[in-house]
Amino acid sequence: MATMMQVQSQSMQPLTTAHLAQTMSLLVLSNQELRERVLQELNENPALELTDQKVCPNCQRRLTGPGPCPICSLAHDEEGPIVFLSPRDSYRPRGGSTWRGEEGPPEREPAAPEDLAIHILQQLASEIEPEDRPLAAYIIASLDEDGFIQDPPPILARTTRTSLERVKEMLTLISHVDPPGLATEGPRQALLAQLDLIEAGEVADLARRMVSDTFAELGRHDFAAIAETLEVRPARVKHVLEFIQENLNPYPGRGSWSTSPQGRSEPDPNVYHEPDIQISQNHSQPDGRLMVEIFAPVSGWLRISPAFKQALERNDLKGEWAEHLERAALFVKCMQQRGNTMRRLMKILVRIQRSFILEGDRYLHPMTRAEIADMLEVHESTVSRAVSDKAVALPDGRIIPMSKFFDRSLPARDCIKEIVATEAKPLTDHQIAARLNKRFGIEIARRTVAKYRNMEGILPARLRHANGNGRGHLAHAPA
DNA sequence: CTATGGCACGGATT
DNA sequence: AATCCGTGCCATAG
Repeated sequence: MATMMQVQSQSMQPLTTAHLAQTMSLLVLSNQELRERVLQELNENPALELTDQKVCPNCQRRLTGPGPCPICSLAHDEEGPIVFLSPRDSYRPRGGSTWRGEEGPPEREPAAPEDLAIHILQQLASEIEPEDRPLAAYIIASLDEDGFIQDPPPILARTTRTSLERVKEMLTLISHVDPPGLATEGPRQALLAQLDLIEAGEVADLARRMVSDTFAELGRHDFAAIAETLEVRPARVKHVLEFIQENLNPYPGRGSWSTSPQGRSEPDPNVYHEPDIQISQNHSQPDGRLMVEIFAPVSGWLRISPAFKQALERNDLKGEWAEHLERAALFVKCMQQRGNTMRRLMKILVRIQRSFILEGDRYLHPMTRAEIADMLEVHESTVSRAVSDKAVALPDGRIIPMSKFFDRSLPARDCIKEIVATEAKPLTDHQIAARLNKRFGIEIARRTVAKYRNMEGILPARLRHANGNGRGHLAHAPA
C-alpha cells in the first residue's frame, strides 16, 4: 500500500537522539499541555516565531479562512478518513455542540446577554456596595459563552485596578446567584459552586468529593476508579453521577445565555474534557466518510524567524545565538513529527474502529497498541505515548479518552448493560455469562461478569429486585 | 446451598 | 521490567 505519501514531506536529515527524545516528549502531551509548551518555547527562544499565516499541513498551501484546507482535505485521500491538523486552536474551554457543525456560520449570538447581566446585577444589588458595581458589571460582561471567566483572577484584578481579594469575593458572590456556577474558572469549579447551594447531605457530600477529587474520572464515567479512590461502592457512584447530571450544569452559561433553539441534541453534560481530536461524519461525502481533525495547539504557523536568521548570518554571531537557532529548528521539526505521527495513527484508528465510532461501544474492534505500532511501523511505545492523555470527540458529541479505543472489555460491558436492562427478572452472573455467550458470542467467565457489572455500577442480582426496571410483582417464591 | 466479593496468580500488554 | 486484566479458588452472606 502507498501508506506513507506524506512522510516524504519530511526532510531527510538524520534523526539525532535529541530529535527522537524531544519528539517523544512532545508526543505524550495533550494538546492543552502542548500549547503551554509551545508558548514557553516561543517565549524563551528568540529564533522561534509564530506567524499568523496559516498553512495546510498536508499541502503547505496558505489557508485563508478557518477550518479545513479546501483543496486537499477533501481531495487528498481517495479512500479512508480525511485527516488533517486543524489550524484552529483548541485550548479555550468549550463543550460539544458549540463547534460541532464547523461548516456553516456557528450560530454565535447570545440570545440576550444584557437580560442575564441585569438579572444577576439585580440579585447582587443588595449584597454589594455601590462602588463595587462596576467591578461586578465588568466581570459579568467578560464571561465567555459558557459562563466562565476568561482571565484568571489576578489578571482581572489588574485590569480593573482592584485588589485580588475583592475580585475573588465578587467571583464567589456571582457564582452563587441565580444561574449558579457562573464566573467560575471551568466546569469543575462551576459544579462545586452549585453544590454549595445544595443542602448538605450524603449525596451532595459524595458529589462534592467526586467533583473535587476525581473530576477526570467523572468525565470518563469511570465508576471503578472513582469508587476505588473514594472508597465507596460503584453503584453509589453511579447513583450520584445521575444526581449530578440531573441537577447540576457544568456549563452554567448555556441555557441561560443562549436559548439554544436547535442545539438541544446534546443530553450529555459529560464533556469535561478538552478534546485533542475531533471526529465527525462528513455527510456531504457520498460514502459518509469520517473526518478527523487534529487540533493544533496554537493557531498560526510555527517557524524559524527569518529576521533572526538573517541577523545571525550577517554578523556571524556564533555561540549562544546559533544555539537558539538550532534549538528552534529542532523544535519545529519535532512539532511536525508529532503531527505526522498523530495523523497516521488516527488514520488507522478510524479505519479500524469505524463502527465503534458510529454505532457505539458494542462494536469496538479489539486491538492492541502493539498491533497498531506494527502497521505504522513505529515502536509500540510511540503508539502508547500518542494515545495516552488524549481526548477524542466523537461525531455524536461524546468525548472519550483515546485509550478507550483499546479497551477490550467494552463490547462485553455494553452487552451486559443491555441484558440487564431487558431482563424480566434479575439474572445471576452465571446466567448473564451464559446469555452473553449465546446471544453475542462473547465468552467470559462468571467472575469477569461480576467485575464488569460492578464497573457499570449495576447492583448484584439479589439487590436488583424491587428497584431498577422490572418493577413488577416480586416472583420471589422459590422453595 | 448458591451467589458474590476478595485475594492472588499467570499471561498478556505497555 | 512494570502493569493490567481475566480467572480460579475460597470465604462469607443470604
